[in-house]
Amino acid sequence: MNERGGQKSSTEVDPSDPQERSDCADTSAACKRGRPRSEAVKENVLRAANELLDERGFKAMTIESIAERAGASKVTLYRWWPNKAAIVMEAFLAAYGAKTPWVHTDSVIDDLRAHMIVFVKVLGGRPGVLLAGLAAEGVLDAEVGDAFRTLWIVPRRAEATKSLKKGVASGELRADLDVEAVIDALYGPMYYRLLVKHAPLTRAYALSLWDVVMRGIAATPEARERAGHGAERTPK
Amino acid sequence: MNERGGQKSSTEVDPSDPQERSDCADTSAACKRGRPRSEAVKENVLRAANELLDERGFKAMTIESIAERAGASKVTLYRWWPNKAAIVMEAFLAAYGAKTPWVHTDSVIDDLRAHMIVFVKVLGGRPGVLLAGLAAEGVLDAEVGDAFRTLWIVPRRAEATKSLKKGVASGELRADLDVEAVIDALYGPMYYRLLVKHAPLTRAYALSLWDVVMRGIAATPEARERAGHGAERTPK
Amino acid sequence: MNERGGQKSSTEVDPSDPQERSDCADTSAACKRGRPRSEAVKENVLRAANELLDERGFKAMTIESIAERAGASKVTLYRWWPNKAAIVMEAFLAAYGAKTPWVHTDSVIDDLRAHMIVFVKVLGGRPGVLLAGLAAEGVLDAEVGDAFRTLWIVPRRAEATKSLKKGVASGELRADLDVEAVIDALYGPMYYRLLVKHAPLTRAYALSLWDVVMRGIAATPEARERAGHGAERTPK
Amino acid sequence: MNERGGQKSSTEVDPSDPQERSDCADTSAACKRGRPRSEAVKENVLRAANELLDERGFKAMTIESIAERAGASKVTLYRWWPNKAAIVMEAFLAAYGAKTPWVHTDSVIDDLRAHMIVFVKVLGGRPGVLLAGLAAEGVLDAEVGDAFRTLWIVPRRAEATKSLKKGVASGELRADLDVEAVIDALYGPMYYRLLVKHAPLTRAYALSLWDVVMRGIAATPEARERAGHGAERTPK
DNA sequence: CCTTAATCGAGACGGTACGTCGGGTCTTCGA
DNA sequence: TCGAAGACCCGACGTACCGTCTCGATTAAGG
Repeated sequence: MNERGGQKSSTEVDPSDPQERSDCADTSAACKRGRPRSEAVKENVLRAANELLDERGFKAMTIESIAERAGASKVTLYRWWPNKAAIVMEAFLAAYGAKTPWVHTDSVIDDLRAHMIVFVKVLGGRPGVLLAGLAAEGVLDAEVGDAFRTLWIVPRRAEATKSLKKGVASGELRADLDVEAVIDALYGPMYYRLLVKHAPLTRAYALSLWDVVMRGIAATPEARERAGHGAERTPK
Repeated sequence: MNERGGQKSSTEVDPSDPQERSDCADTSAACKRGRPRSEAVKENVLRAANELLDERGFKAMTIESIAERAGASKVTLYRWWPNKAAIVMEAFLAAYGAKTPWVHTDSVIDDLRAHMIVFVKVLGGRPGVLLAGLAAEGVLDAEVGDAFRTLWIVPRRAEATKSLKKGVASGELRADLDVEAVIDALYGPMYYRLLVKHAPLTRAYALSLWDVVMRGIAATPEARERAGHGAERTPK
Repeated sequence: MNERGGQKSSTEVDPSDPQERSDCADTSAACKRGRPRSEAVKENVLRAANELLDERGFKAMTIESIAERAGASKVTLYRWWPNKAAIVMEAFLAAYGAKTPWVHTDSVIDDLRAHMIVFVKVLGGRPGVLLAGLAAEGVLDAEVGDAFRTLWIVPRRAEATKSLKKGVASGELRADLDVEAVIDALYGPMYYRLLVKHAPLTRAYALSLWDVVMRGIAATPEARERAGHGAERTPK
Repeated sequence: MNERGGQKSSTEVDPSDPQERSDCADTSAACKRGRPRSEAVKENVLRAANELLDERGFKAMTIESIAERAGASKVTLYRWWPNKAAIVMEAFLAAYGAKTPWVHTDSVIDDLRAHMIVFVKVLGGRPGVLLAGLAAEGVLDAEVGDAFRTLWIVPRRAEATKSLKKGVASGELRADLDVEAVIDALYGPMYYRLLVKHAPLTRAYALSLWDVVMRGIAATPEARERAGHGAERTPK
């Protein structure tokens, strides 16, 4: 996300360093007339947002407070982000965007299981809190909802689709799967607990879900049988 | 916020207490002091809230506008409801609290199927819009979340639990079910689409979910087989 | 506003009539059936008003707080007093209505001196605080102003007029006096300090005023001379 | 209340500081950060306040209505003035701050007479109405009272003190004057009528007061005599 | 005794204004 | 150019009192 990271970190080491302007001495072409955009601002904003998110939560955190904490002006925030959800989204993706990978072995059923375990762990931690705020805000504000789907939901579903189709192709899964519905059957209950908070997001929960769904979509009795014992195979 | 609000809303929205006005008959004389609460106000407020919900949506609707539309004062609203979500909740329950019934035949699998069909239809309509707002607000505001779970989520899950346990007892469903997880597997994906809005809530979707889950939890191959054809049995 | 307010206050001006209950014995038609007014309520209200006046001051004291403190309902207060100033007025008159008497010796100049001394002492104490609140409220609210003038200002000025006219008649004071202006010259500066609070209301202040005015209005050089030493004659 | 308000109003209403905008010329660079205060807003607010004062009077005029009339936001008002009295005070001083000048001829007694005539005319007109509201509010609210004394009462009394001391020095007035009390004897009765409204503020009234007081403070019989005829010398 | 009428408490109610918060926008200066 | 400071309008917040309006309960005089 930040292509100037190297030059950045030298600044960041000492945040109290006042002569940020010596940039132009070493880099030359990039340094045009006028004050260059400060990357430090972005970092300060994201850092401030993260802090406030933890201190006050999504709703109580305001653009105003972020700006103050970051030592930035509100105008600057509005220049780079359309609303507070966008800031949180960026902070979230920067920190956790790569935390829910798919592994691709020769058993799709196992891959799904591994993913579920990772995913429930992510949702159960701090990223889950941010995600819940973003999802909720996305319900109340269409623009935020679009961003949330585009940047978070869709990419992950695409991976899942790929995996499930591979499983169908390999005969591991039933041929008549409603792929979309199956993805929803896997992810849906996780978000349900994340948002409604009627019960905790545990590893056991993820495995129970995986168990039920695998029994329902595995093509062969053997695969079904394997799934049926999944919850017990790996103690929490 | 308003200490009476919580107690109030939980009392007033409870659909199982039809004779709310007869408080004073059984309780002591002290309860009849002062001017009694005007029922007309309550009705006006709920009607106004419903109108504004449709006109502007959950987020854009304000306490102020409800009061104005209802011809009531803000203080009166704050006297009876702790926040706007509580008003919406009460309006919602009054209108749709009994719209997702459970039928209890001798086949639990069929009962679940019937419920899923009814439920997806409710979520796909106006009640779904209100529910989404309430759920989202519940994520952002703990007090609202409590009310949402207590008044909406829990009662429905209790019914589902009863049904599933009956199925287990009758041998129709597998004996080693994780009942809570199965309920989540059924409801979760519905709320997931309701809130994330990545795809529509159709009858076919409900049946696909039911199909997957039933295959995973039915005890006998025959039952599993029945489920496997469920989606096709009833054209949309 | 409240047509009974006027009638009320005229009654209340005379605090020395405790047996209001015996109305029906002498009067006839006016005394109807029904529950008689509770004197206890009146006492509670006046006591509560006095307490709150001391605790919070005139502005911060509200009808609501008086009612609560008195254990009375707001309606009861509004039934008997048109506004909070009327309550304070009644409480004030009951406590201090007779605290600024005129003595009538054979020297009007001495009488004025004695009155000034008494008056400045009253204004400088708790009654002064109440009086200031009443006067200020009377400026901002015409109805209160009327009551203040009628019940407090006018009676005292009438006494003063009587005294001054006597002085003129006896030849002690100049014959061409503008009596009204002289009364204003005596009372005015006292209220000025009471309201503007730029300096304290001391006995010395009262004597200084008396000194200046007496020199200006005494008929004979001897009288003038007597006044000229008045401030010193009685050490503070 | 608003810590800037106090400092502000005392700065801005000082009529002896015409070049308020050139602050930054002499002070440091730090003062010019941010958008400068809009003078137009100030003007609009004061104009609106004046209009509403005439239309509704001091008590019925609200901050809200001023803001609306001025096309300003309430926050902006609260930023610059601590309360409505401060706004009225500023509006008042802007319009009438210089309307009660002191002339200094070689006769202090004549100067006082001239001032009394001017002053009673001011009090009897629109400025008197505003002054009454400010004074009354100052009684009920200590902060307002402070401002009223500091910005209005004290400066005028300082002039009067100067004049009286000159008269004493020149031998025109008695040497043993209690200067403060004499000032109170002159101003007090005017404010008394202004606030209590028991009689009108006429030129004749001012002259009567002047007459009485001058007789009391003039040093020589001749001066006393002059004063004694003052009321007749200048027909109203 | 038993109306009948007034008073009292409690407290709901519509209203107006309060003083504050945050959202976006804009204006100026300095880098 | 960009960015910080901060003024500005706007809309809503939740609260405080106002003055009015039911209620049930209480209290006497008069029938």
